[in-house]
Amino acid sequence: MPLAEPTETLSTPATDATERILAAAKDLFSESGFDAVSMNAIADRAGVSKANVFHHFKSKNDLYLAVLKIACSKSHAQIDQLGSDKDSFVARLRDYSVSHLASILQDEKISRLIQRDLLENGPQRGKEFAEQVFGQNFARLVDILRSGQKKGELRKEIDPAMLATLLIGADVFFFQSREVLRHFPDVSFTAAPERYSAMLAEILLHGILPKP
Amino acid sequence: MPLAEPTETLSTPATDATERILAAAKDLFSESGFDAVSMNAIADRAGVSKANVFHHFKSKNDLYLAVLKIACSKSHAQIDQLGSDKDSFVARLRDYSVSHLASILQDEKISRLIQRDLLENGPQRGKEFAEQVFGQNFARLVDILRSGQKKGELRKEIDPAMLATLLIGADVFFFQSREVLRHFPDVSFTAAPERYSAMLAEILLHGILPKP
DNA sequence: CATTACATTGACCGACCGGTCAGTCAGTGC
DNA sequence: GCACTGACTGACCGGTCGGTCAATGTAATG
Repeated sequence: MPLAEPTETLSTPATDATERILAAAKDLFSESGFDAVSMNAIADRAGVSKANVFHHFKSKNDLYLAVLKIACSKSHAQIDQLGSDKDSFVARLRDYSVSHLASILQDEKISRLIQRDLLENGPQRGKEFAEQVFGQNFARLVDILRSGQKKGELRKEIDPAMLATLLIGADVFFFQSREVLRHFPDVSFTAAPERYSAMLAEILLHGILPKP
Repeated sequence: MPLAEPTETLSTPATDATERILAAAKDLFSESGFDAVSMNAIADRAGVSKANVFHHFKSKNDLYLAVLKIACSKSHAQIDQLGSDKDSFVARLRDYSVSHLASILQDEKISRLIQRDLLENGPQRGKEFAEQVFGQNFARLVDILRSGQKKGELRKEIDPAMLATLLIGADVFFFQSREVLRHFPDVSFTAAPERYSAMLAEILLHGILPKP
Protein backbone atom coordinates (compact mmCIF):
# COMPACT_ATOMS: atom_id res chain seq x y z
CA MET A 1 0.00 0.00 0.00
CA PRO A 2 2.21 2.85 -1.13
CA LEU A 3 0.40 6.13 -0.85
CA ALA A 4 -3.05 6.94 -1.99
CA GLU A 5 -3.60 10.18 -3.80
CA PRO A 6 -6.15 12.28 -1.95
CA THR A 7 -9.10 13.34 -4.04
CA GLU A 8 -7.57 15.18 -6.91
CA THR A 9 -8.99 12.73 -9.37
CA LEU A 10 -12.40 14.05 -8.48
CA SER A 11 -11.61 17.62 -7.44
CA THR A 12 -10.33 18.71 -10.85
CA PRO A 13 -11.54 16.21 -13.37
CA ALA A 14 -12.03 18.08 -16.61
CA THR A 15 -10.76 21.53 -15.73
CA ASP A 16 -7.20 20.53 -15.23
CA ALA A 17 -5.33 20.52 -18.50
CA THR A 18 -2.78 18.04 -17.18
CA GLU A 19 -5.37 15.35 -16.73
CA ARG A 20 -6.89 15.99 -20.10
CA ILE A 21 -3.45 15.66 -21.63
CA LEU A 22 -2.83 12.42 -19.76
CA ALA A 23 -6.17 11.01 -20.83
CA ALA A 24 -5.63 11.97 -24.44
CA ALA A 25 -2.14 10.51 -24.40
CA LYS A 26 -3.37 7.26 -22.86
CA ASP A 27 -5.99 6.88 -25.56
CA LEU A 28 -3.70 7.67 -28.44
CA PHE A 29 -0.65 5.75 -27.22
CA SER A 30 -2.70 2.64 -26.57
CA GLU A 31 -4.35 2.90 -29.95
CA SER A 32 -1.35 3.55 -32.12
CA GLY A 33 1.88 3.24 -30.16
CA PHE A 34 4.55 5.71 -29.21
CA ASP A 35 5.97 6.61 -32.58
CA ALA A 36 2.70 6.89 -34.44
CA VAL A 37 1.30 9.52 -32.08
CA SER A 38 2.37 13.14 -32.46
CA MET A 39 2.40 15.73 -29.74
CA ASN A 40 0.15 17.79 -31.97
CA ALA A 41 -2.45 15.02 -31.95
CA ILE A 42 -2.30 14.75 -28.18
CA ALA A 43 -2.61 18.49 -27.76
CA ASP A 44 -5.53 18.63 -30.16
CA ARG A 45 -7.47 15.89 -28.42
CA ALA A 46 -6.74 17.43 -25.02
CA GLY A 47 -7.93 20.81 -26.27
CA VAL A 48 -4.70 22.63 -25.47
CA SER A 49 -1.76 23.93 -27.42
CA LYS A 50 1.21 21.74 -28.12
CA ALA A 51 3.43 24.15 -26.24
CA ASN A 52 1.27 23.68 -23.20
CA VAL A 53 1.85 19.95 -23.34
CA PHE A 54 5.56 20.66 -23.21
CA HIS A 55 4.93 23.03 -20.36
CA HIS A 56 3.48 20.21 -18.24
CA PHE A 57 5.72 17.40 -19.49
CA LYS A 58 9.29 18.03 -20.37
CA SER A 59 9.34 15.69 -23.36
CA LYS A 60 7.27 13.19 -25.29
CA ASN A 61 9.05 10.39 -23.50
CA ASP A 62 8.29 11.99 -20.15
CA LEU A 63 4.60 12.12 -21.00
CA TYR A 64 4.66 8.52 -22.14
CA LEU A 65 6.28 7.44 -18.90
CA ALA A 66 3.69 9.32 -16.88
CA VAL A 67 0.89 7.58 -18.75
CA LEU A 68 2.50 4.20 -18.22
CA LYS A 69 3.02 4.87 -14.52
CA ILE A 70 -0.64 5.65 -14.00
CA ALA A 71 -1.69 2.61 -15.98
CA CYS A 72 0.52 0.34 -13.90
CA SER A 73 -0.57 1.79 -10.58
CA LYS A 74 -4.19 1.20 -11.50
CA SER A 75 -3.66 -2.45 -12.21
CA HIS A 76 -1.83 -2.81 -8.92
CA ALA A 77 -4.82 -3.07 -6.68
CA GLN A 78 -6.74 -5.69 -8.56
CA ILE A 79 -5.36 -9.16 -8.12
CA ASP A 80 -5.65 -9.28 -4.35
CA GLN A 81 -8.76 -11.23 -3.64
CA LEU A 82 -7.41 -14.57 -4.76
CA GLY A 83 -5.42 -15.21 -1.61
CA SER A 84 -8.40 -15.61 0.70
CA ASP A 85 -8.43 -19.04 2.25
CA LYS A 86 -12.13 -19.25 2.77
CA ASP A 87 -12.89 -21.41 -0.24
CA SER A 88 -11.36 -24.58 -1.54
CA PHE A 89 -8.27 -24.39 -3.65
CA VAL A 90 -10.12 -25.52 -6.72
CA ALA A 91 -12.80 -22.88 -6.25
CA ARG A 92 -10.20 -20.17 -5.70
CA LEU A 93 -8.33 -21.12 -8.85
CA ARG A 94 -11.54 -21.07 -10.84
CA ASP A 95 -12.28 -17.64 -9.43
CA TYR A 96 -8.85 -16.40 -10.30
CA SER A 97 -9.12 -17.69 -13.84
CA VAL A 98 -12.31 -15.72 -14.37
CA SER A 99 -11.39 -12.52 -12.56
CA HIS A 100 -7.94 -12.23 -14.08
CA LEU A 101 -9.18 -12.34 -17.64
CA ALA A 102 -12.03 -10.03 -16.74
CA SER A 103 -9.63 -7.47 -15.31
CA ILE A 104 -7.54 -7.61 -18.46
CA LEU A 105 -10.57 -7.05 -20.64
CA GLN A 106 -11.99 -4.38 -18.35
CA ASP A 107 -9.60 -1.63 -19.32
CA GLU A 108 -8.56 -2.62 -22.76
CA LYS A 109 -6.58 0.55 -23.27
CA ILE A 110 -4.32 -0.07 -20.33
CA SER A 111 -3.75 -3.69 -21.26
CA ARG A 112 -2.93 -2.76 -24.80
CA LEU A 113 -0.63 0.00 -23.63
CA ILE A 114 1.41 -2.26 -21.38
CA GLN A 115 1.50 -5.05 -23.91
CA ARG A 116 2.63 -2.67 -26.60
CA ASP A 117 5.34 -1.32 -24.39
CA LEU A 118 6.69 -4.77 -23.65
CA LEU A 119 6.94 -5.46 -27.36
CA GLU A 120 8.16 -2.15 -28.69
CA ASN A 121 11.17 -1.08 -26.73
CA GLY A 122 14.46 -2.76 -27.27
CA PRO A 123 16.61 -1.01 -24.72
CA GLN A 124 14.95 1.15 -22.14
CA ARG A 125 11.89 3.30 -21.48
CA GLY A 126 9.01 2.02 -19.42
CA LYS A 127 9.98 -1.62 -19.41
CA GLU A 128 10.84 -1.46 -15.75
CA PHE A 129 7.33 -0.34 -14.87
CA ALA A 130 5.70 -3.20 -16.67
CA GLU A 131 8.21 -5.68 -15.34
CA GLN A 132 7.67 -4.42 -11.84
CA VAL A 133 3.89 -4.58 -11.79
CA PHE A 134 3.80 -7.76 -13.80
CA GLY A 135 6.43 -9.37 -11.63
CA GLN A 136 4.58 -8.45 -8.48
CA ASN A 137 1.39 -10.13 -9.62
CA PHE A 138 3.35 -13.07 -10.92
CA ALA A 139 5.19 -13.62 -7.65
CA ARG A 140 1.97 -13.37 -5.70
CA LEU A 141 0.31 -15.96 -7.90
CA VAL A 142 3.29 -18.29 -7.62
CA ASP A 143 3.21 -17.96 -3.83
CA ILE A 144 -0.43 -18.92 -3.64
CA LEU A 145 0.09 -21.86 -5.94
CA ARG A 146 3.08 -23.04 -3.94
CA SER A 147 1.26 -22.86 -0.65
CA GLY A 148 -1.59 -24.82 -2.18
CA GLN A 149 0.92 -27.35 -3.38
CA LYS A 150 2.34 -27.77 0.10
CA LYS A 151 -1.11 -28.52 1.41
CA GLY A 152 -1.39 -31.29 -1.15
CA GLU A 153 -4.00 -29.52 -3.25
CA LEU A 154 -1.67 -29.54 -6.23
CA ARG A 155 0.38 -32.35 -7.68
CA LYS A 156 3.90 -32.10 -6.35
CA GLU A 157 5.43 -32.59 -9.80
CA ILE A 158 3.92 -29.31 -11.00
CA ASP A 159 6.23 -26.29 -11.25
CA PRO A 160 4.22 -23.42 -9.71
CA ALA A 161 5.92 -20.86 -11.94
CA MET A 162 5.04 -22.91 -14.99
CA LEU A 163 1.42 -23.07 -13.93
CA ALA A 164 1.36 -19.36 -13.23
CA THR A 165 2.84 -18.67 -16.66
CA LEU A 166 0.16 -20.82 -18.22
CA LEU A 167 -2.63 -19.09 -16.31
CA ILE A 168 -1.48 -15.62 -17.22
CA GLY A 169 -0.38 -16.48 -20.72
CA ALA A 170 -3.70 -18.04 -21.61
CA ASP A 171 -5.48 -14.82 -20.69
CA VAL A 172 -2.98 -12.54 -22.36
CA PHE A 173 -3.11 -14.58 -25.54
CA PHE A 174 -6.88 -14.52 -25.48
CA PHE A 175 -6.85 -10.77 -25.10
CA GLN A 176 -4.45 -10.08 -27.92
CA SER A 177 -5.74 -12.67 -30.34
CA ARG A 178 -9.46 -12.58 -29.92
CA GLU A 179 -9.95 -10.33 -32.93
CA VAL A 180 -8.20 -12.91 -35.07
CA LEU A 181 -9.67 -15.96 -33.36
CA ARG A 182 -13.12 -14.53 -33.85
CA HIS A 183 -12.93 -15.24 -37.56
CA PHE A 184 -12.07 -18.91 -37.16
CA PRO A 185 -15.08 -21.16 -37.64
CA ASP A 186 -13.90 -23.63 -34.99
CA VAL A 187 -13.70 -21.05 -32.25
CA SER A 188 -16.84 -20.41 -30.25
CA PHE A 189 -15.66 -18.67 -27.10
CA THR A 190 -14.38 -15.28 -28.24
CA ALA A 191 -17.60 -13.56 -27.29
CA ALA A 192 -17.79 -15.34 -23.93
CA PRO A 193 -14.62 -14.77 -21.93
CA GLU A 194 -16.05 -16.39 -18.82
CA ARG A 195 -16.59 -19.58 -20.78
CA TYR A 196 -12.99 -19.43 -21.92
CA SER A 197 -11.89 -19.03 -18.33
CA ALA A 198 -14.05 -21.93 -17.21
CA MET A 199 -12.72 -24.22 -19.91
CA LEU A 200 -9.18 -23.18 -19.10
CA ALA A 201 -9.63 -24.09 -15.43
CA GLU A 202 -11.27 -27.35 -16.41
CA ILE A 203 -8.38 -28.43 -18.60
CA LEU A 204 -5.71 -27.35 -16.16
CA LEU A 205 -7.40 -29.06 -13.24
CA HIS A 206 -8.26 -32.39 -14.81
CA GLY A 207 -6.16 -32.64 -17.95
CA ILE A 208 -7.36 -33.67 -21.35
CA LEU A 209 -7.02 -37.44 -21.17
CA PRO A 210 -10.04 -39.65 -20.62
CA LYS A 211 -10.47 -40.86 -17.11
CA PRO A 212 -9.12 -44.39 -16.88
CA MET B 1 20.26 -17.36 -75.06
CA PRO B 2 23.61 -17.11 -73.40
CA LEU B 3 22.07 -16.64 -70.01
CA ALA B 4 20.07 -19.51 -68.61
CA GLU B 5 19.27 -19.03 -64.97
CA PRO B 6 16.14 -20.92 -64.01
CA THR B 7 16.44 -20.88 -60.21
CA GLU B 8 16.70 -17.20 -59.68
CA THR B 9 16.39 -17.51 -55.94
CA LEU B 10 19.81 -19.13 -55.88
CA SER B 11 21.40 -17.66 -58.97
CA THR B 12 21.21 -14.06 -57.79
CA PRO B 13 21.12 -14.10 -54.01
CA ALA B 14 23.16 -11.08 -53.00
CA THR B 15 23.63 -9.35 -56.34
CA ASP B 16 20.02 -8.57 -56.81
CA ALA B 17 19.14 -5.31 -55.17
CA THR B 18 15.55 -6.34 -54.62
CA GLU B 19 16.51 -9.20 -52.35
CA ARG B 20 18.94 -7.07 -50.41
CA ILE B 21 16.20 -4.53 -49.91
CA LEU B 22 13.77 -7.20 -48.74
CA ALA B 23 16.31 -8.64 -46.33
CA ALA B 24 17.15 -5.24 -44.90
CA ALA B 25 13.49 -4.37 -44.54
CA LYS B 26 12.73 -7.66 -42.80
CA ASP B 27 15.49 -7.06 -40.27
CA LEU B 28 14.56 -3.47 -39.55
CA PHE B 29 10.79 -3.93 -39.49
CA SER B 30 11.03 -6.86 -37.12
CA GLU B 31 13.41 -4.97 -34.88
CA SER B 32 11.62 -1.67 -34.64
CA GLY B 33 8.20 -1.80 -36.26
CA PHE B 34 6.77 -0.09 -39.28
CA ASP B 35 6.73 3.52 -38.16
CA ALA B 36 10.15 3.55 -36.55
CA VAL B 37 11.93 2.44 -39.70
CA SER B 38 12.68 4.98 -42.42
CA MET B 39 13.15 4.24 -46.08
CA ASN B 40 16.55 5.86 -45.80
CA ALA B 41 17.58 3.32 -43.19
CA ILE B 42 16.39 0.44 -45.34
CA ALA B 43 18.20 1.81 -48.36
CA ASP B 44 21.38 2.31 -46.38
CA ARG B 45 21.41 -1.21 -45.00
CA ALA B 46 20.64 -2.64 -48.43
CA GLY B 47 23.45 -0.61 -49.95
CA VAL B 48 21.28 1.18 -52.48
CA SER B 49 19.78 4.61 -52.83
CA LYS B 50 16.42 5.43 -51.38
CA ALA B 51 15.09 6.25 -54.82
CA ASN B 52 16.02 2.77 -55.95
CA VAL B 53 13.92 1.29 -53.16
CA PHE B 54 10.97 3.24 -54.52
CA HIS B 55 11.84 1.98 -57.97
CA HIS B 56 11.37 -1.64 -56.87
CA PHE B 57 8.51 -1.06 -54.41
CA LYS B 58 5.93 1.54 -55.09
CA SER B 59 5.57 2.63 -51.48
CA LYS B 60 6.72 1.91 -47.97
CA ASN B 61 3.52 0.01 -47.33
CA ASP B 62 4.07 -2.05 -50.45
CA LEU B 63 7.53 -3.04 -49.26
CA TYR B 64 6.16 -3.93 -45.84
CA LEU B 65 3.50 -6.12 -47.38
CA ALA B 66 6.08 -7.87 -49.53
CA VAL B 67 8.19 -8.62 -46.47
CA LEU B 68 5.17 -9.93 -44.59
CA LYS B 69 4.14 -12.09 -47.50
CA ILE B 70 7.52 -13.78 -47.65
CA ALA B 71 7.57 -14.28 -43.91
CA CYS B 72 4.16 -15.94 -43.95
CA SER B 73 4.94 -18.19 -46.88
CA LYS B 74 8.05 -19.45 -45.13
CA SER B 75 6.17 -20.46 -42.05
CA HIS B 76 3.66 -22.30 -44.18
CA ALA B 77 5.57 -25.48 -44.71
CA GLN B 78 6.48 -26.25 -41.13
CA ILE B 79 3.63 -27.64 -39.11
CA ASP B 80 2.95 -30.66 -41.25
CA GLN B 81 4.55 -33.57 -39.52
CA LEU B 82 2.15 -33.72 -36.62
CA GLY B 83 -0.57 -35.49 -38.55
CA SER B 84 1.27 -38.74 -38.99
CA ASP B 85 -0.57 -41.59 -37.35
CA LYS B 86 2.41 -43.77 -36.66
CA ASP B 87 2.80 -42.88 -33.01
CA SER B 88 0.35 -42.72 -30.16
CA PHE B 89 -1.74 -39.63 -29.72
CA VAL B 90 0.06 -38.69 -26.53
CA ALA B 91 3.43 -38.99 -28.19
CA ARG B 92 2.28 -36.93 -31.15
CA LEU B 93 0.98 -34.18 -28.93
CA ARG B 94 4.23 -34.09 -27.02
CA ASP B 95 6.08 -33.86 -30.29
CA TYR B 96 3.90 -31.05 -31.47
CA SER B 97 4.35 -29.13 -28.25
CA VAL B 98 8.11 -29.22 -28.67
CA SER B 99 8.33 -28.63 -32.40
CA HIS B 100 5.83 -25.78 -32.50
CA LEU B 101 7.68 -23.72 -29.92
CA ALA B 102 10.97 -24.57 -31.57
CA SER B 103 9.71 -23.33 -34.92
CA ILE B 104 8.58 -20.09 -33.35
CA LEU B 105 11.95 -19.56 -31.75
CA GLN B 106 13.83 -20.63 -34.85
CA ASP B 107 13.25 -17.51 -36.88
CA GLU B 108 12.73 -14.91 -34.23
CA LYS B 109 12.59 -12.10 -36.75
CA ILE B 110 9.65 -13.57 -38.60
CA SER B 111 7.76 -14.34 -35.41
CA ARG B 112 8.32 -10.88 -34.09
CA LEU B 113 7.30 -9.37 -37.38
CA ILE B 114 3.99 -11.19 -37.52
CA GLN B 115 3.27 -10.61 -33.88
CA ARG B 116 4.00 -6.95 -34.24
CA ASP B 117 1.73 -6.68 -37.21
CA LEU B 118 -1.17 -8.29 -35.37
CA LEU B 119 -0.79 -5.76 -32.61
CA GLU B 120 -0.08 -2.59 -34.52
CA ASN B 121 -2.67 -2.20 -37.18
CA GLY B 122 -6.17 -1.30 -36.34
CA PRO B 123 -7.87 -1.34 -39.71
CA GLN B 124 -5.99 -2.86 -42.62
CA ARG B 125 -2.55 -3.71 -43.93
CA GLY B 126 -1.09 -7.18 -43.60
CA LYS B 127 -3.59 -8.52 -41.13
CA GLU B 128 -5.14 -10.74 -43.73
CA PHE B 129 -1.84 -12.48 -44.39
CA ALA B 130 -1.31 -13.28 -40.75
CA GLU B 131 -4.88 -14.38 -40.32
CA GLN B 132 -4.63 -16.61 -43.32
CA VAL B 133 -1.46 -18.43 -42.39
CA PHE B 134 -2.33 -18.50 -38.73
CA GLY B 135 -5.84 -19.71 -39.46
CA GLN B 136 -4.56 -22.47 -41.67
CA ASN B 137 -2.30 -23.89 -38.99
CA PHE B 138 -5.00 -23.44 -36.41
CA ALA B 139 -7.60 -25.32 -38.42
CA ARG B 140 -5.15 -28.12 -39.09
CA LEU B 141 -4.38 -28.46 -35.40
CA VAL B 142 -8.06 -28.46 -34.50
CA ASP B 143 -8.71 -31.18 -37.06
CA ILE B 144 -6.04 -33.42 -35.64
CA LEU B 145 -7.31 -32.90 -32.12
CA ARG B 146 -10.86 -33.60 -33.15
CA SER B 147 -9.96 -36.82 -34.91
CA GLY B 148 -8.04 -37.90 -31.82
CA GLN B 149 -11.06 -37.09 -29.75
CA LYS B 150 -13.28 -39.26 -31.93
CA LYS B 151 -10.93 -42.15 -31.38
CA GLY B 152 -11.37 -41.69 -27.65
CA GLU B 153 -7.84 -40.46 -27.07
CA LEU B 154 -9.19 -37.15 -25.76
CA ARG B 155 -11.87 -36.50 -23.21
CA LYS B 156 -15.10 -35.80 -25.04
CA GLU B 157 -15.85 -32.75 -22.88
CA ILE B 158 -12.79 -30.96 -24.26
CA ASP B 159 -13.36 -28.27 -26.90
CA PRO B 160 -10.69 -28.95 -29.55
CA ALA B 161 -10.50 -25.27 -30.50
CA MET B 162 -9.95 -24.37 -26.86
CA LEU B 163 -7.15 -26.87 -26.56
CA ALA B 164 -5.60 -25.62 -29.79
CA THR B 165 -5.77 -22.06 -28.52
CA LEU B 166 -4.07 -23.14 -25.32
CA LEU B 167 -1.32 -24.99 -27.15
CA ILE B 168 -0.55 -22.12 -29.47
CA GLY B 169 -1.08 -19.40 -26.90
CA ALA B 170 1.29 -21.00 -24.42
CA ASP B 171 4.07 -20.94 -27.01
CA VAL B 172 3.32 -17.46 -28.26
CA PHE B 173 3.25 -16.11 -24.73
CA PHE B 174 6.52 -17.84 -23.95
CA PHE B 175 8.09 -16.30 -27.01
CA GLN B 176 6.98 -12.79 -26.34
CA SER B 177 7.48 -12.78 -22.59
CA ARG B 178 10.64 -14.74 -22.06
CA GLU B 179 12.77 -11.61 -21.78
CA VAL B 180 10.58 -10.45 -18.93
CA LEU B 181 10.07 -13.87 -17.35
CA ARG B 182 13.80 -14.38 -17.32
CA HIS B 183 14.17 -11.83 -14.54
CA PHE B 184 11.67 -13.50 -12.24
CA PRO B 185 13.36 -15.59 -9.56
CA ASP B 186 10.63 -18.24 -9.60
CA VAL B 187 11.01 -18.96 -13.29
CA SER B 188 13.55 -21.58 -14.27
CA PHE B 189 12.60 -22.56 -17.80
CA THR B 190 13.27 -19.51 -19.93
CA ALA B 191 16.60 -20.86 -21.08
CA ALA B 192 15.19 -24.32 -21.79
CA PRO B 193 12.26 -24.12 -24.19
CA GLU B 194 12.06 -27.89 -24.57
CA ARG B 195 11.54 -28.20 -20.81
CA TYR B 196 8.77 -25.64 -21.05
CA SER B 197 7.16 -27.65 -23.83
CA ALA B 198 7.46 -30.86 -21.84
CA MET B 199 5.89 -29.32 -18.74
CA LEU B 200 3.13 -27.84 -20.86
CA ALA B 201 2.27 -31.23 -22.32
CA GLU B 202 2.45 -32.79 -18.88
CA ILE B 203 -0.02 -30.35 -17.40
CA LEU B 204 -2.40 -30.48 -20.33
CA LEU B 205 -2.39 -34.26 -20.46
CA HIS B 206 -2.78 -35.06 -16.79
CA GLY B 207 -4.00 -31.87 -15.15
CA ILE B 208 -2.65 -30.36 -11.97
CA LEU B 209 -4.69 -32.15 -9.36
CA PRO B 210 -3.22 -35.01 -7.34
CA LYS B 211 -4.23 -38.44 -8.49
CA PRO B 212 -7.04 -39.70 -6.30
C1' DC C 1 26.22 3.05 -84.12
C1' DA C 2 21.54 4.16 -82.79
C1' DT C 3 17.81 2.75 -80.16
C1' DT C 4 15.42 0.91 -76.54
C1' DA C 5 14.63 -0.51 -71.87
C1' DC C 6 15.55 -0.42 -67.36
C1' DA C 7 18.40 -0.10 -63.01
C1' DT C 8 20.27 3.44 -60.37
C1' DT C 9 21.28 7.89 -58.57
C1' DG C 10 21.49 12.68 -56.18
C1' DA C 11 18.85 16.51 -55.76
C1' DC C 12 14.76 17.98 -54.35
C1' DC C 13 9.76 18.67 -52.45
C1' DG C 14 6.02 19.58 -49.14
C1' DA C 15 4.48 17.86 -44.89
C1' DC C 16 5.20 17.02 -40.45
C1' DC C 17 8.06 15.89 -36.56
C1' DG C 18 9.67 17.07 -31.45
C1' DG C 19 10.90 20.93 -29.26
C1' DT C 20 11.85 26.12 -28.27
C1' DC C 21 10.81 30.86 -27.50
C1' DA C 22 9.06 35.36 -26.68
C1' DG C 23 5.30 37.00 -24.98
C1' DT C 24 0.14 37.34 -23.23
C1' DC C 25 -2.90 36.85 -19.49
C1' DA C 26 -5.20 35.87 -14.93
C1' DG C 27 -4.37 35.45 -10.36
C1' DT C 28 -2.01 36.59 -5.85
C1' DG C 29 0.58 38.86 -2.18
C1' DC C 30 2.15 43.23 -0.68
C1' DG D 1 -0.50 50.33 -7.84
C1' DC D 2 3.15 46.94 -8.53
C1' DA D 3 5.91 42.79 -8.80
C1' DC D 4 5.83 38.24 -9.45
C1' DT D 5 4.28 33.62 -10.95
C1' DG D 6 2.63 29.89 -13.60
C1' DA D 7 -0.64 28.47 -17.21
C1' DC D 8 -0.96 29.13 -21.76
C1' DT D 9 -0.30 30.42 -26.79
C1' DG D 10 1.17 31.22 -31.91
C1' DA D 11 5.06 31.44 -34.44
C1' DC D 12 8.94 29.32 -35.45
C1' DC D 13 13.34 26.15 -35.54
C1' DG D 14 16.26 22.42 -37.46
C1' DG D 15 15.63 18.07 -38.96
C1' DT D 16 13.49 13.91 -40.95
C1' DC D 17 9.83 11.86 -43.17
C1' DG D 18 7.75 9.43 -47.58
C1' DG D 19 7.86 10.24 -52.11
C1' DT D 20 9.15 12.43 -56.91
C1' DC D 21 11.96 13.42 -60.86
C1' DA D 22 15.26 14.37 -64.40
C1' DA D 23 19.52 12.62 -65.53
C1' DT D 24 23.10 8.97 -65.98
C1' DG D 25 24.89 4.29 -66.62
C1' DT D 26 24.62 0.03 -68.89
C1' DA D 27 23.60 -3.77 -71.47
C1' DA D 28 20.95 -5.99 -75.14
C1' DT D 29 18.68 -5.46 -79.76
C1' DG D 30 18.18 -3.64 -84.39
